[in-house]
Amino acid sequence: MGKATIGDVARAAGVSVKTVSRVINNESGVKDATRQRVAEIVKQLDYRPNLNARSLRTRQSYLLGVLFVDYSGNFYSHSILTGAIEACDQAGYNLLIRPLKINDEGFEPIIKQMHERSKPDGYLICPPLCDDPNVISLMDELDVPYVRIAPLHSEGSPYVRCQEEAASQKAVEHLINLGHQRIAMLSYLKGHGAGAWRLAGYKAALDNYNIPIVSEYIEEYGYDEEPNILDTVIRRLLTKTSVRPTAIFCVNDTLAASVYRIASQMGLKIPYDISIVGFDDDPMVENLWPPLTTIRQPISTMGNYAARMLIKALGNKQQALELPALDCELVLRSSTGPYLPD
Amino acid sequence: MGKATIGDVARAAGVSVKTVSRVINNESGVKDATRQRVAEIVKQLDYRPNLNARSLRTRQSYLLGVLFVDYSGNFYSHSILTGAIEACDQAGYNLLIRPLKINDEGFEPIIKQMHERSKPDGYLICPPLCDDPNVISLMDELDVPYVRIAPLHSEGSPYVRCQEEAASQKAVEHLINLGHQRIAMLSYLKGHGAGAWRLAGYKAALDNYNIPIVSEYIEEYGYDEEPNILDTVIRRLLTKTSVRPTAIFCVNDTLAASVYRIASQMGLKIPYDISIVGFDDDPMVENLWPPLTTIRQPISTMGNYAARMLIKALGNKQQALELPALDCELVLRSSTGPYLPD
DNA sequence: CTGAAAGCGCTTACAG
DNA sequence: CTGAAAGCGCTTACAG
Repeated sequence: MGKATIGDVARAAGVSVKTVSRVINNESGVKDATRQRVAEIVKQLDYRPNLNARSLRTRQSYLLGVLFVDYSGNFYSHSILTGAIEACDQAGYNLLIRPLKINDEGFEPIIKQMHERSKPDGYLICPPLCDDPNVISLMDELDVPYVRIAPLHSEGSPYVRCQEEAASQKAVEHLINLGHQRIAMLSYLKGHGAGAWRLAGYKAALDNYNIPIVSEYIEEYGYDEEPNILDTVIRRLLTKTSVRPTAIFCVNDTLAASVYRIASQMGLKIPYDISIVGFDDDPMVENLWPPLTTIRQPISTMGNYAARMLIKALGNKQQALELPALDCELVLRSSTGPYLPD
Repeated sequence: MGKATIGDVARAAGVSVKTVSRVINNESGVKDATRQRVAEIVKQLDYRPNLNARSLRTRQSYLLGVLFVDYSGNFYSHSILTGAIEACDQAGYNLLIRPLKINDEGFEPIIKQMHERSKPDGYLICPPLCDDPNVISLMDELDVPYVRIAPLHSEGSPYVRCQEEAASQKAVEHLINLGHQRIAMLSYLKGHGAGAWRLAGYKAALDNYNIPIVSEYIEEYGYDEEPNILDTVIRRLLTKTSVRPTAIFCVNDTLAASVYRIASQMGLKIPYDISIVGFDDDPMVENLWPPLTTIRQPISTMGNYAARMLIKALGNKQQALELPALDCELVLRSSTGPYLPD
């Protein structure tokens, strides 16, 4: 079992190995009757092509590399992997993961080493690496195809992206419809697609309802900032008397959790004193009380689609690629409530 | 670059391909002078052996499979991967990950399919799969070596494990030293190594200090239980007047987070009314206030060590394997405080 | 529509 | 200590 070679199949079917090769690779130019007979024998002998022999000859590795930053407990990259693996399974590819630790020499040497050893046929690049100019120029230098996931910049190689802006707008409009007017936006994804789109959605919602955009309600920081600056910022925001925002849209759930923590320290009740919306539906929100209203992205679908795009670009005769709808979903829970005048 | 073959090296060095092969595989029986000359040329031409050709001939895939259950945001498996990848990199192996979704047909068909396609030389099996009799008997049927990570049962194949019991004991003794006597243990890892060892450590600490083990302070459930039974249990525990425990050792941080939530709902202050210890130092504890005292396992070290054990068992001439100390660390933060009489 | 031959880049088995 | 030959299981390039 699993030990038959292409020669065994050829012999059993009474054809040449080349004909068997044509059948298993779905090449044209085989009589239907022959094709069926061979297919029958393949099944009967439980024949599976030896991928190493195939790779040796075709000079393809049938390997896809996935590049992502190794945050601990990163459910985003993890979900990308899950979706990508499914696509790889279907197409006969394997996935080579490469969690990159932040270090002084940069990511390039590690990627290079991986590439020279295993020669993946293409790469999937997760955020924020997909916007790292060093990583991108290395890819181009290596002359290997790649698909970016949720990049800030559209120009360049193919990418996959979902409707984060529309979803953010919807979330903020949900707050507006609850009667809120003083709505703050808390962000620390400056320079990332996520930060930009979510902020744009926030502004679009306010614009749409003719609510003025107040710059002191918008807090935006980069990853490089001190983590505890966030606490200060949140505290400052929640302390503003009379003009205190009555709702906060957080760029992600981690930030929303910080707001929960500080609100609790300050004795503010969610959603009575303040409504909160997050982004991601990170599994850790299960620990938050009251349950967090947030936005869920189709992350594994993006991973799946990105892998399929890549495989298609590699020219392997796959079936047609129908685009899935990459919509985000507003998950209404209990951290948002009607505006209550003081 | 990266395009030289073993033949190119042989020609440049004025030896046969077989001699080059001997050098790159560290085989004995080559004159030192020859070995050095060949090594020089290898470096000069930036020669890297073609892994597919090697695999085709040796019938090894140089692939290690990692089996784990696809919880979303599972930082444990993720850490195992990180450590295992490092070991694989050093030994020239690649890692094939297989996150398994819980489904009706069981995991076997998926593992089987993966195995027949990619033929990993061995497997790393994460908990709780390493204690799943179906998975284990499939491995034996497939006749492929595997290393288990933190299995409940020692008998059988090789495994890696760290000192969870000792760490748990230390954590509970920390509570005892703070003056606590009524210490509860909250577990829902029944049937898993983790649940067993952590409970054993709890009991050992009490025994050690001659504190009677009170069964109504020990709550233990399986994964299959309703998740909200936990809320009921925690609430019941915290409601016991006069005999209410003053400290709770939680089998993991997720459970500790639930205790935080319910304590907050009940108006109990941590650590004044109740001290809490978790287990895992899950990144999500950053969202908990006050900061959680917990136990950190050397997870990625376990992954690294497991991979090295496996590679060694595969008989590839690797350097000797020195056992790292697999100790856990008690991380003292602010959720534990001195016993305060009512 | 089908097949015989060559060859991908290594290692195995053997000879010297 | 070193090497010539065969072969792993496929696909490519070509012929018919």
